[in-house]
Amino acid sequence: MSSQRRIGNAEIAERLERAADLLEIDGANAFRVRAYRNAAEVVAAHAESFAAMLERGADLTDLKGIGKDLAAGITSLVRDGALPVLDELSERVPLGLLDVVRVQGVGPKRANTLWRQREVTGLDDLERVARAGRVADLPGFGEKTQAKILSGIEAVRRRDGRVRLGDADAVVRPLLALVEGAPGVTRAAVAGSLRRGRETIGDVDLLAAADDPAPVMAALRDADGVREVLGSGDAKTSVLLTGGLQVDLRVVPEAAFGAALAYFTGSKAHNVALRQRAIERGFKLSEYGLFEQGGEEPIAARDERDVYAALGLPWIAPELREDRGELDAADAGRLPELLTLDDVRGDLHWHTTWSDGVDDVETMLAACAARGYEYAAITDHSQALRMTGGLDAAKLARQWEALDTVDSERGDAAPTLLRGLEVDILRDGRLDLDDDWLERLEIVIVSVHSHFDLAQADQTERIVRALEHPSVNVLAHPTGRLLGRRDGFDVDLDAVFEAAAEHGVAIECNASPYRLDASDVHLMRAVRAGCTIVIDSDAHAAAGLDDMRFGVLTARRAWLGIDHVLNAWPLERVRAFLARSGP
DNA sequence: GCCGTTTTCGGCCCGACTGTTTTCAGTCG
Repeated sequence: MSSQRRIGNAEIAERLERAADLLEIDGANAFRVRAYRNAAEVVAAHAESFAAMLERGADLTDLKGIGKDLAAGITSLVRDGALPVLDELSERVPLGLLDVVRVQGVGPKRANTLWRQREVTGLDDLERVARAGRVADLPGFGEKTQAKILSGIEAVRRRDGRVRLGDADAVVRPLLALVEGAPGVTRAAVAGSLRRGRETIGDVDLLAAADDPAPVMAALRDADGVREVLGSGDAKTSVLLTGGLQVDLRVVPEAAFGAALAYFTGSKAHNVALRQRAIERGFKLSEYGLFEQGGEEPIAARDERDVYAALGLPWIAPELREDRGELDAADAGRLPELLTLDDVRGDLHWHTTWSDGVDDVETMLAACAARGYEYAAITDHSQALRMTGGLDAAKLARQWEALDTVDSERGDAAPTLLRGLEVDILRDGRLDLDDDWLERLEIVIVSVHSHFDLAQADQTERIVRALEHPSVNVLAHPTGRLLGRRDGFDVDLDAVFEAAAEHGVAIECNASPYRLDASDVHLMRAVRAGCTIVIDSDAHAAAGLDDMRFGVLTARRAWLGIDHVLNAWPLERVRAFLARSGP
């Protein structure tokens, strides 16, 4: 293996996206821009890493959306770390304009005008020029636009972009209830990326069915927590909440609810593909329904299922709607049977007061029982994590004595308690517990909590070495990322997944909304490498067990079903896996 | 820049809202 660092798909996609932004600001052909954006999505969503594909000599142009030029660009990015078109653009177009187009009301065209006519090269320039009143007199601008830009600059500076799935979910529940309860509303739903279960949400999309949109729109405009009304008409209202989250509400007639729900659930790429399919069949698809060309009355509109059916497809679960092959799979009758929350039989990673949890074992077990679990694993931290009160051998022995008492008092009550530990992977790949204890534990989770900044080759070697230990069962949060706070450490995940598959180690989908690690795309890669997946709440309190649903959403986005997921199996099969007695 | 059961040119998804405009461009999703 080459010692050079391998660039990840996410990073390739980010560069392509940046190239698209700069091309657009530069005034390039719109379809060329789209080609770059499209390619970025293809790369980000692709299960195998492009670095690995090139190593095995794959032809990138086999992928739809990647032609000769983009294949050459990506190859250069992987081999030399440089995307020539991006380097060339970066010399010509000020990079600060990438921030300027994030301001509400400023797109590429206006950014270009600001740049050419006012020498704006970043947010600070823009603010200065706008404050001096020299934006309003530009062609196509005006007083209102200038004021909007000034407040938009503040918003960009304040807002760090996307909101975690769990946070958006918490905010939207009361708003949905409000919309559902508004006068004349017959149906309401969450749409957009929140419905698709994406790990972070850019803004919240709500949909309501009502004959008279006015009262619903008013209800949202007047809702608690609304800081600013960005726009409001008969079909759509957009508001900004305190905290910076934008909420868009669409109101449609009941008869068009399904078409609108499909449309506003997206993803954009899925919609484009769906609309393309409609065109091929002589139809036109919009948020108002599926129409014959020139037709007035929709063929299908009331329910999502009707729209898909009229296009010759079964209903596609929202989590799959990312244009990652779901239309082809649906067309061929090969959509996956997706995992559901009800399929989850146990939670194999949670903490107690023995380390950094806030609830004791009995409370956690009762909470697991309340969720109908068959089995559950106590997995406190090992000693290396001093601040968590992690367990060394002596403390583990004391814990087991306590667990003996717990077990004898519980008898055969569900869930069955498995004794485990979340053992730190030390800097050199050794484990933070002696072999005697590792052998006795029923489940050994290993994870990285230190030395995040190792070079990729060292980090990879360290983790692979840990997976080679014969007692290890699960690799927890394999990239160590914290959404919105910390990128994952630099590791060759393909090598890690390969080792995990070889040694019978499951890859965790950590369901905490702060982590969601492995991510949907990484889970796809792990499964492709032959890994078993385990979805864990990593709860540090009883209520945290409910995070399991975010993990299930993520797993569904990775097309996973019961057979892929360890903790959707009966206990005996789980025990066989943990014994590493065979594939 | 990509793509092709109309295949090497000429297309490339659709609509709402706003503000600047007298009929529409730009932005957004």
